[in-house]
Amino acid sequence: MKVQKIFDSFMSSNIFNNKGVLQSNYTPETIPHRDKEIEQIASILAPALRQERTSNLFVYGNTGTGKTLSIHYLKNELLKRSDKSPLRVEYLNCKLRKVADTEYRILAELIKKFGHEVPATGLPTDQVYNKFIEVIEQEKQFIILILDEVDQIVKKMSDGFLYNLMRINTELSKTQLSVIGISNDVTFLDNIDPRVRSSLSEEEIIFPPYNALQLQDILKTRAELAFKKNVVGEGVIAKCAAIAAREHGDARRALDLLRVAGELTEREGLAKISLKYIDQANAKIEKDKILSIIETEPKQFQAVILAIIELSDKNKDKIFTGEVYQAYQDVCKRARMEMLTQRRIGDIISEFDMLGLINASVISKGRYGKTREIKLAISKQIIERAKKIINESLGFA
DNA sequence: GTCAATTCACATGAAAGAGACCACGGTCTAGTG
DNA sequence: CTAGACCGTGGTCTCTTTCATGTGAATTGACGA
Repeated sequence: MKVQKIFDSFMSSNIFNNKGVLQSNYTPETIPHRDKEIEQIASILAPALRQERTSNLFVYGNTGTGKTLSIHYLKNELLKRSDKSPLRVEYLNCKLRKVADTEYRILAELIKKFGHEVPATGLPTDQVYNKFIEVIEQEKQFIILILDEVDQIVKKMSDGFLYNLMRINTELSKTQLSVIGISNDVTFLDNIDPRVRSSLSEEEIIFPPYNALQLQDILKTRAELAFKKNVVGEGVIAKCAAIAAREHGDARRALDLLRVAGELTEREGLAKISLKYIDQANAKIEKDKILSIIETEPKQFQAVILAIIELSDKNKDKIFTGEVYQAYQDVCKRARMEMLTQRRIGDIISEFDMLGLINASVISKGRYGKTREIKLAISKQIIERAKKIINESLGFA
């Protein structure tokens, strides 16, 4: 039976030893090539162990440069040594939708971490503030608050939250609060209130991208744990590293590549990962990402994407906002759904730009106005699949 | 030919509404002694 | 008499609409050589 064969081969993988090592939630024991950064941060945080207030810290670097990993590592090390001192280190990822993407919810989440409950909604925000202060003031303690992806907070709300957070220290009598902000976006600090900026970035640390050699190093150590012996073919690691290095030195990307290449090899029933599977893996990752974005997007967004796809199918590769809106209206009519205003469509288009589904840039056509010039960034092989997904979701025949 | 004013087709911002969710406090109802 | 059901009020959150203002260069038209 085929099924049995599939299960059998799954049970006794001849490729993987421990696939988890290549997954993004895995925490390795050592973090190569980040010694300098970790030491710097450690020396900044060390005063906390002697019950002194630590400086606020701002960490930035591209995705997959080991920021979060390093901070987690330091968090654990700190906590290991702090059984006597009343030190608390709390980590919060501000990007998680529905968990921590508004002022209210972040506070609610923090209060929860300190062992109290607060309703998910319905309370005035300043009351939640007071509750938070009350909770952390219950006993004398040192708190280090790690805010991952702080730039998201500012993007979604204003910098008011950060300002309040910085100011909170002055309202606390017993407790001391320090903040570690982590951000992918280097320019993020430029657009916030100078007062917040100066207090948030009392110390700054930059995580530079990994270069190809460092990536190879990381991959090698992980591959040894993840794969069985003699599975990884000649040059495979070098190639993964090279591809990822091209993409801003993103280690996560490199690990994904290696894992997916392994999965593809396994599915083929082969015992050795060869170079060609890496190219395939690269394509597959890209494809899966795009399709899953399209699939999970709300209907209105799908309609806009469909409009853009149809336009770029039809003729040119340069599309303007107005054209998209017309095509979108057409799609709406066909699908019998309500139409949104052009204002909204403009925003949706720029969201697609951020997601990487399209490339859009604002240009001026002089006398003939100012628009976005839009180009579809989905490769041809996926377009058909994408269309199918959208058509199904919009209820077309 | 040169220069500033004009003009288009949107971008970009701000404010505010709609509808969903929820807490809180007061009132009503039904079950209990 | 009291616990629970049921409202109304007031708050947040997301997605939108409405109204307002901004904008960059092709075009236009006046001007001078």
